[in-house]
Amino acid sequence: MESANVQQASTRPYHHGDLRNAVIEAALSLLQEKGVEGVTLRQCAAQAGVSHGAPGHHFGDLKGVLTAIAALGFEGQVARQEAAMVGLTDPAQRIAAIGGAYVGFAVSHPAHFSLMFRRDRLRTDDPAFVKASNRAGEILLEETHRYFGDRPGARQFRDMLWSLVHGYASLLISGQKKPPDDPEEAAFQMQLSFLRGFDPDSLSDSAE
Amino acid sequence: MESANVQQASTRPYHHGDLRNAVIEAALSLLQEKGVEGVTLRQCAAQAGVSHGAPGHHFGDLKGVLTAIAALGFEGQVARQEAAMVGLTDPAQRIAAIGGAYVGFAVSHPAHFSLMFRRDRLRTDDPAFVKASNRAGEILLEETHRYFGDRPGARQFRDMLWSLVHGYASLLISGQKKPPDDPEEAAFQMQLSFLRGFDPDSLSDSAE
DNA sequence: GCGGTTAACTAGACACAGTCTATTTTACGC
DNA sequence: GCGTAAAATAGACTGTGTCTAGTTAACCGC
Repeated sequence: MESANVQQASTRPYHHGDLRNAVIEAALSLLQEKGVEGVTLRQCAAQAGVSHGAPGHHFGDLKGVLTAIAALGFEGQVARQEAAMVGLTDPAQRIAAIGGAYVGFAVSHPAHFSLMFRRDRLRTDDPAFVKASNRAGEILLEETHRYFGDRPGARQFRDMLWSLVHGYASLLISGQKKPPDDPEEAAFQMQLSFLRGFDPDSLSDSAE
Repeated sequence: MESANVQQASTRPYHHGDLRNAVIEAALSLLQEKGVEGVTLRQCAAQAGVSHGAPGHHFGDLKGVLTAIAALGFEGQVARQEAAMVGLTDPAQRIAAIGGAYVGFAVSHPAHFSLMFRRDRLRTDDPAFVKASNRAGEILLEETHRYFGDRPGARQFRDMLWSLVHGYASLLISGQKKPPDDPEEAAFQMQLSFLRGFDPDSLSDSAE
């Protein structure tokens, strides 16, 4: 009964070979199954078939692992946003698509999305994390300029769009608001409503 | 040296008398000092001067403690919102004041605010929690009706206002957006901009 | 191919966490 | 005063992050 696992002792090599990625995959799977609290160094190690201390050598500590998968989260979100914009030329539609993808990602990967903004669990000065996280903010800013032009208040306008969609995603995930049938579509429509109803000139002269 | 603490053994009564509140106070202080992860049953017990198991008898487990202080958070937020509206009669100003207070609370009690939406750490079906959390959503809805009337889309309009301000607060707290000098005032102005620029009729016929 | 250097990994220990249990102390109603 | 129930204690158990010393193997210059 104790040798049921073929990988045990005899065949398992001392060096894993690609432990870094194995730990990341384990962490992602744990994150999805059990939430952020379920991601532990020891569980990652067990799932990768190594000793409990091994992951520490690649990531320093738990924060290192969480930061790595948080950065992957931003990359996945960006990819989803770019995919959602394919074929759309109307600036308003493109912004709405970004918003839809933002919420779509959040709702389909709630634990991952939450982690990305959990400052206390991340090493927020990690270069890879900073890069991925900045890129996420830039996309929307680019599209805002395309829609809004370069007038003063563009950044503030971006922040409103961003806040709107981030807040919507957060409220859905935290259970504060009951989710509609198609959250991505709902977010898309919400962003469109905002763009349609909002007068950009009401903003131009107000302060940052 | 070991009897430096006067409260030790001799004078400290076996029964605390008001342990429930003492634990809550300890939890609040730990929350503010060290964040959510710093709130532990054992630390609360130590700060209240009781044995490590005592808090469990009043709250069941850690989730019980966190849920209790999360409910207090909602109450504090509501109180702040009501205070911010005092003397304001213009519906738009009142809504903007709520938004300002929402962000003001979040920025001055970031850990507390975050906890209030941390589903995994709370017992979200706790009656006191549900009541406090619902009340927070109602205030804005009431003021939305005052401003917006009873036309269809009022709820959706409320959700936009709520998302906007919740997202803004969340992005500030998570460090995703650098905070302005006066976040409360900035949020107030943002809500005003939204109300000034947004055409409610662009919403009336769209689906929930 | 061979030896030395270095990275990868193991295994054990430690402190601290939550939670469960049996036990002791105290308050309160009768 | 007595008995019951509530409040608090103390200890044990598991699981966690992290540190350490030691083991294994891969790689590189020769």
